[in-house]
Amino acid sequence: MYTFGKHERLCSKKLIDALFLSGHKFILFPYSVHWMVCPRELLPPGTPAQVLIATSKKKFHHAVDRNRVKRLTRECYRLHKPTLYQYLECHDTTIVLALNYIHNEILSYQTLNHKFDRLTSMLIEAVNKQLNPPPSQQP
RNA sequence: ACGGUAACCGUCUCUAUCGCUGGCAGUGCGUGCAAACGUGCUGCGAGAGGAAAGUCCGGGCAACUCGAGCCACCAUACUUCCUAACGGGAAGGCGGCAGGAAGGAAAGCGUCCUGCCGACAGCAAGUGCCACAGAAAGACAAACCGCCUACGGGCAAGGGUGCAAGCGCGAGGUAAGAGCUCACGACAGGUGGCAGUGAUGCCGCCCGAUGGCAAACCUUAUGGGUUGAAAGACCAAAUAUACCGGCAGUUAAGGGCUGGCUCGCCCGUUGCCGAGGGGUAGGUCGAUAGAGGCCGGCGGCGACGUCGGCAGUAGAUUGAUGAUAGAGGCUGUCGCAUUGCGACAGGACAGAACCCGGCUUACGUGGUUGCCGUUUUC
RNA sequence: GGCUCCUUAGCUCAACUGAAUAGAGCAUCUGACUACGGAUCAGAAGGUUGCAGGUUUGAAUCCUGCAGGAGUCA
Repeated sequence: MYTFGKHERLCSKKLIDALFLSGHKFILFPYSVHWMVCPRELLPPGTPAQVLIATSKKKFHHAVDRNRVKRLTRECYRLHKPTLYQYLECHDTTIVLALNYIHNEILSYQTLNHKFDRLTSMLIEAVNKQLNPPPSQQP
């Protein structure tokens, strides 16, 4: 359940290009989140979501700091993943998303873990709005 | 004992839960005749550094290029050795700095010893530069003050300028002076002897264009083909498709079989099917056993070499080592109290990406050794 | 992973081949002019030449090592 294997990471160059070209985006400090609904057949079977985690070389000059941020992010995503997967499987949909760390200092694990509670709920809300548009949006 | 400095060595340990990347074993599923491959699960065991960094040098490896020589460009620069190679290292020479010892009336004044440092070839191959100041900044020199004078001039001793003014000191010499001459000494060049593999050192003779700058142009000697794993090799979906074959359609364009017409055949053209080359996404290899590490013997002052033995899968590719909790050890502060206990805090610099040998830079703490200083005891 | 270049006053740039006081425009400050402001005129202040060493009598300049910032190669 709380695993994070290779098939759950976004590696396809074409999907990455498509995500940043035509995906949706919102910011929840310290992350900027790109996400996009993706056809099921493009992802490996049994995988409701693929994620990409990135950090800017301009914000963190040293590789050890970039690795630290990505490891903390990965750990948080791993622990919050079941909530997201449960929602996606209920609605029979698949997404790809990118988590880009935009702060320029390293936050503690506890802080990031707290942020991920809100990040997950915001993401589910955004996907929900995309799948079931509110009636006011449709004339 | 403490502190400083230089060099070298090490880079906290253990346990539990969840998770990541390889490996091995078992097992389920799929493909396949099978071997095997892919994928899921379970178990076992492995998983960052002394700098992995900067990319400053040198190699391996790979592709491309290449008849030879010269020039240009770049790099290096005391000697000998080590090494696959090096701009790296070892030992030595020379020079500088610091300290000590004996000497000396005294002065780094020479000698000896110790430690540290040195981009340390050539300015006596040529060219160039040396601001301001100064008479003059490198030349068969030059006269501002000054010295001498027979009033034509002569003079580099003294003053002054400056980072730097034609070697130092004494004597002779002279109108006054001058390496002009001589003795002693310093420096550079040539030459001979001795010691050393050599740099070089010591001793003698000859000579004297006796300032500095080559991290100024340059000269000499040696080396350098270019590009770097995003190198390179292989497999290869979908879509489009060169070329080839088959079937069907069409004379609505065309050509040939004839000088003309008709029919037929062939080429062509269109569509479908098959086969197929290049090649994209993607994947595999390159790619982790290496000029490797540890221990011991032998050779060498040493870098290092050699012989024997031992142990050992890091290998990702949007890029694996993390999170949480506990215990121990280390350092600092405080308290109790005395060399123990308790509390609190801290734990650096930093993350492999084809692989090695160096260099440089960053860095908390612990240990070892050399040298120096302070204090105490003998 | 490889390669190339840059760093000078608050900003934009000079200073050629080393020479001592590092210069110009804009901006800032002071004064003049004006009823006041702008414009104009006169003057002033402002620099560890990215940092640390070295060569040299002397370094923004030459050399070495760092730091920061750009660009480039699929």
